[in-house]
Amino acid sequence: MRMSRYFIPTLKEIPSDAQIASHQLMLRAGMIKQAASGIYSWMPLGLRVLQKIERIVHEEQIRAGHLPLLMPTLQPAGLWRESGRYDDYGEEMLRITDRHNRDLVYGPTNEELITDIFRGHVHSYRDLPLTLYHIQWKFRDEIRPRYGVMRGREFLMKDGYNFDVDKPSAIHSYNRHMVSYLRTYQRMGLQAIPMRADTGPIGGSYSHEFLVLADTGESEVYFDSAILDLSFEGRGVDYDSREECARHVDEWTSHYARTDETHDPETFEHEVPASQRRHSRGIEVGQIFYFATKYSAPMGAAVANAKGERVDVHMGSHGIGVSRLVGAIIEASHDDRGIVWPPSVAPFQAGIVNTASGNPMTEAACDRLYRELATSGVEVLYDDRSERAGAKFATMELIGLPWRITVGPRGLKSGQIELVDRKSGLTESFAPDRIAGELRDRLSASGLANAS
RNA sequence: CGGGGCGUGGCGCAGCAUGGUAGCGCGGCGGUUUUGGGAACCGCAGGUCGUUGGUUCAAAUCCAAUCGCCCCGACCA
Repeated sequence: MRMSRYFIPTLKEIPSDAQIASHQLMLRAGMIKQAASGIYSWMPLGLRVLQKIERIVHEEQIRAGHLPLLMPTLQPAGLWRESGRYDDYGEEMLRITDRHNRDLVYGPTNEELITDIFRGHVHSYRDLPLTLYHIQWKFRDEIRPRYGVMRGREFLMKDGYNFDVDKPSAIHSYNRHMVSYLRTYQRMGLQAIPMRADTGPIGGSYSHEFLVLADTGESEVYFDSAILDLSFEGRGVDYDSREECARHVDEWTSHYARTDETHDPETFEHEVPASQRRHSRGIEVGQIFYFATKYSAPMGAAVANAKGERVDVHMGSHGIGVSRLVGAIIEASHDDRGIVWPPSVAPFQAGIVNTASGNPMTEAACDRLYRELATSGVEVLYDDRSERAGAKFATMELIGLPWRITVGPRGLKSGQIELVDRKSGLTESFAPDRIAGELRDRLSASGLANAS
């Protein structure tokens, strides 16, 4: 992409409405524009990141054997009356009336709709286990939206629902989700810690939240620092193996880690040595629930078991805040110059900066490099504007692309083009005919195989 | 919903006390000179001062209502 043909309305000054780094940076980098309180337009650059995250979530869900579908944003109120939540959910649920005076709700979540789909088509234990999920916009009329996309009213969420014949298989679904979530966050360069959590209005018997540690997080968290040493890097998983999934879950839940909702100071002090006790803040980027027959019983979602008896299915639900993750990743990865994208979610992998616009030699070198990278599948943003070098550097650093290729007349004369690592600031020089290859090597080293 | 703050060009702000020509910086457009860390100069464009009503010869400024946005709190992916 040539920047002169793209649309990145950056801001030099910090918009006065933004309080936290991620919100400020998303506005300054031209990723989002507020339309109303808690409601945002996603500009081209922001959308690219959102879609990268979405794709990783899809890939990991599908890997775990879960099936994507797409349910509507508007839902009939009748289903919510049936489950009893039409009144229970409260003011947070946006209620709409259509021209025929029918009551609709803009879905804040989808337990009712998915249960309705299930009960209409699944009648036997032979069809189980089944996990359906989708990534769809939600609306929750929050009392006080804030922090940009971190607490919007409209937000993109992956929500999934598992249906199992009995509790042990529902627990396996729960474990499978925990593992798939750990893998998902790992791929985005995030450390998200599963913490025992309250079940809230979704209800149920148990639940974990996934938290990214950050000073600007809205949750207070208490945990054993030993959990910080765990990593899913490079682990393969057999999702069909109950034992293996349970083993991973045990490993990740054996250390004390709770939000303030479930925190118990006595247990904390009893279980965790003083030197390992941590108290900080965190951003909730996902949550998983097992709620047994809470929805299936009142809504009549039952199957025949192996003995021919009709039993209510055991369900769970699971959510990942896709749009919130954009903010959470920035909170976890930025510096005083701007965003530092983990390569897997960066809007472009690399940027090309011509430091001398109008110079035929550097322009020719940039054009050649741009074409070479683009045709070999590297997502590259070429800053071909006639700005001065300093302005281009500042823009590149603000929008946070992992690699910057700097082409200047001085270097070119001595046969050198620079490759700069956004995160470390490390600069290396290579011959013009080697630079694309060097970049591709680095991209594949960070697991981005589309570069080859 | 309770408490606080703010609405003036795309962004950041001044002007309002004491009514009388709407201003500054950034950004944008054109030109000249520049060109490795958000360039300098010259010129230009862009604002019903959130909205409605009132007071007044005259309202960005005073009064009232209303809408919107932000912050603190209770709630939440």
